[in-house]
Amino acid sequence: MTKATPETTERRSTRQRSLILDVVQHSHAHPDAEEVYRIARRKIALLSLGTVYRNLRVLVEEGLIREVQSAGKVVRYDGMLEAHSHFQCTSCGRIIDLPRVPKFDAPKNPELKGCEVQDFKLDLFGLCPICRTERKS
Amino acid sequence: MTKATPETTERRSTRQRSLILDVVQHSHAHPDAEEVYRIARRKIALLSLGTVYRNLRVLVEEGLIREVQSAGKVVRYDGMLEAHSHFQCTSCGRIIDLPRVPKFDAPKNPELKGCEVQDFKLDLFGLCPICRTERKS
DNA sequence: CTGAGTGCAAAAGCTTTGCATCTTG
DNA sequence: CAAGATGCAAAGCTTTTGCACTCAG
Repeated sequence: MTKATPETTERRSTRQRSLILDVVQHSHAHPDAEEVYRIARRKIALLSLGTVYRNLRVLVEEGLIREVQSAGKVVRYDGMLEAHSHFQCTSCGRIIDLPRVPKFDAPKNPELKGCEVQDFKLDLFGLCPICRTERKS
Repeated sequence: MTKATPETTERRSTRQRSLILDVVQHSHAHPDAEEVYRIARRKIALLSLGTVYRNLRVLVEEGLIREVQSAGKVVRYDGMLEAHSHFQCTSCGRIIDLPRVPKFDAPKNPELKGCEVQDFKLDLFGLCPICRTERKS
């Protein structure tokens, strides 16, 4: 439904779009739209929030950045395109990027009959080194 | 932080709360608040949407149901508490429960050095049988 | 009875969109 | 220059909240 229409649409490159891409790619913090807006405005002062939302959507559509589900309701963005996983510490909340994705068997669950699996997301939870040490004491 | 306050708060059981719990537990569709509301109103006609939101939050707090991150912005709920994975259709948003969790190698990423991995969550994404068929046409 | 829970509606986020204007190709 | 992109602000949705009333314990 909301699929890419096979191009009547020509795409132009604008200062705003490159800047927004740059901000997401250089942030390690999985920023949401508001944060991208705040950072980007340091470069283009009269940037509009609407433009940020519009471009984040465009960039996701083009596969240049990626949406990540966070715990809250807001959508966050990730400029790291290589497949990777996250480890989140259940004690302090810190998120560690895991560039190498643990391998797992192609799921053969009967429930997936007829489904086309395109992607997956793996999140690990536990104690980070710091919290683990603290707990021992 | 948002940990259970050691109870000044007494909790009462109301028709509305039990009904909402019942609806989530018996739905296989990972309903969002609106859907819970729609279904629950068949039993309590003048139920209020605000009450649904309030109780969903309470039930999650008590660990009786679980929030699941969906691709959209809305929060969805899951009455299945046993460990399981999800497959979500990227086209229609439908979520399918996968009771059997795919096996994967214990992650050996160097980033995890010193971490104690306690749990993990795997989500699959792709096209459900229905949307897959539609696309082909 | 007392206060947690409810219904209702208003308010508060976050995101999208219409429109006139500006820019890119 | 034509059409995509922007800025601004209004509109849209989902979720939260204030308040008076209700009902469980």
